[in-house]
Amino acid sequence: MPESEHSEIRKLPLFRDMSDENFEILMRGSYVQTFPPLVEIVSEGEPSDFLHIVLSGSVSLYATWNERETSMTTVRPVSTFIIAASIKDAPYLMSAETLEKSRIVLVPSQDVRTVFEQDPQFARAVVTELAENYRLLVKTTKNLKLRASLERLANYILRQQKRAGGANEFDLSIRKRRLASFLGMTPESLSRAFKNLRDHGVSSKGGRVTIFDQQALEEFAHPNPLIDD
Amino acid sequence: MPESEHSEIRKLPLFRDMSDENFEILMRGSYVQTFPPLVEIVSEGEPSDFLHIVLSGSVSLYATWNERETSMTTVRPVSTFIIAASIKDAPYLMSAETLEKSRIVLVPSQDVRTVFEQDPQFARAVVTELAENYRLLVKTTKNLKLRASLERLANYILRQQKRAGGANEFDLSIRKRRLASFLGMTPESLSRAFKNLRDHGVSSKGGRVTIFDQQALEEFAHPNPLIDD
DNA sequence: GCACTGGCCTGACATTTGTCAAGCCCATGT
DNA sequence: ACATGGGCTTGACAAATGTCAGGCCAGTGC
Repeated sequence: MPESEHSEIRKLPLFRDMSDENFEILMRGSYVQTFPPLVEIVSEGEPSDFLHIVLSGSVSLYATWNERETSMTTVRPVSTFIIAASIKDAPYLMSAETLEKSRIVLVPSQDVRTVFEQDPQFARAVVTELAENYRLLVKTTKNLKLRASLERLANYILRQQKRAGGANEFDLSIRKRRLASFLGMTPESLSRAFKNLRDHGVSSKGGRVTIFDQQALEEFAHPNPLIDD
Repeated sequence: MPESEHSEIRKLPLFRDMSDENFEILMRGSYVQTFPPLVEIVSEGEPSDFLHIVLSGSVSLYATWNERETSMTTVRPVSTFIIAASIKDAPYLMSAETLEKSRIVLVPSQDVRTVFEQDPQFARAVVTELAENYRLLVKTTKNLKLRASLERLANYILRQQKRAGGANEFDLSIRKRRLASFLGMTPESLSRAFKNLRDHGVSSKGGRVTIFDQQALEEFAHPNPLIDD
């Protein structure tokens, strides 16, 4: 692995505080791989052989059941995914596929568990990472259960606006088909939802969203830090 | 705190492996409290002052938004809840109320964080607990997004059957109103869902469920270890 | 026994969401 | 410019789910 990536990974909260020695142990068995778009790199149900780190590109985590499929989240650089399965040595609960050309580090789960047992700093960092992921998922679940689909879209747009820097015009960063799945609806319903949001201050054309009445949108969406932050 | 409870808590996976000294630090500031039924003991949004341990009774974790409320999970003895918020020193994302008379240990979050910093064994136990909770929540989310309400009920019944020892007749352990909320539907819809399950081998009267055609139910429910175990 | 209560069920209806088929739009390659 | 294909949109319809009002039933207290 090139030295530049080495040091980039070292800066991640997960690895920042651990000893050089243990970091070396983790990196020794790791390798970087570049995947083309739309490649499945992890399949749910398989043993969790690697902890993954997304260096560039983006990865979709999704799950399937009974011929159905749903998008759970999108992982962007620089962060890790499926750390819970690695630590517990349990099967993956989600599959992962690249959305675009992506560079991904694979760290053997066995090494993660070994170092986790030996390095208290690393163990603490893992806890922080897990606790954050857990809380994110609680928020996602609240979003799903407490809000109707139109409200979920409205709040998604507000979150996306923040991520994009706060301007009142910005791009959706994912394809609508995937957004629909992420929000728990069909593409057709999403299309109609966008139409309905015109009554609440939002217009859209293609992947471009314009908030022409911020106040109306916020009044409708009722964003809440315990769900949306 | 009585010695008997002390040693009961000590046996929990979370505290089993830590040093006596650090366990004492945790217990020193803790106290046991008995709550009557239907008392709110934690409110979402508040700072997380305590890690909670349910010794007896049961506690419902739920969340609210915009006048709506949804049941997230039920905590039964002996286990902890809201550990992620305690560790991160972040506000509670869920509220908690007793379902019945319950004995609950309150461990100051500050002590949890202090000991967490000092005791690698404890830190590891926290990771295991968090990873397990995280994976449970992933399963819950998959259940919600991939299954229709009738399918969720069917699988809930199969899980409950397992919990009850596998007999083909058993009690629902919670009131139907709460079950409906937990499954993400209205009480009326739940009532109709039970009716519809008669076509798939399940009958019910009051809180008592009878599976009269196990095979039919399983064929309809398609239980899956990556969601239901 | 009897009234009362809360939890649950039922029916009628409204709303939301999904399904299927067709069409549009835009980017791409020839 | 033209044909092609994918992604998105639209319309018509069906199915699922929620809402509201009323009724039933078992447990409780008088």
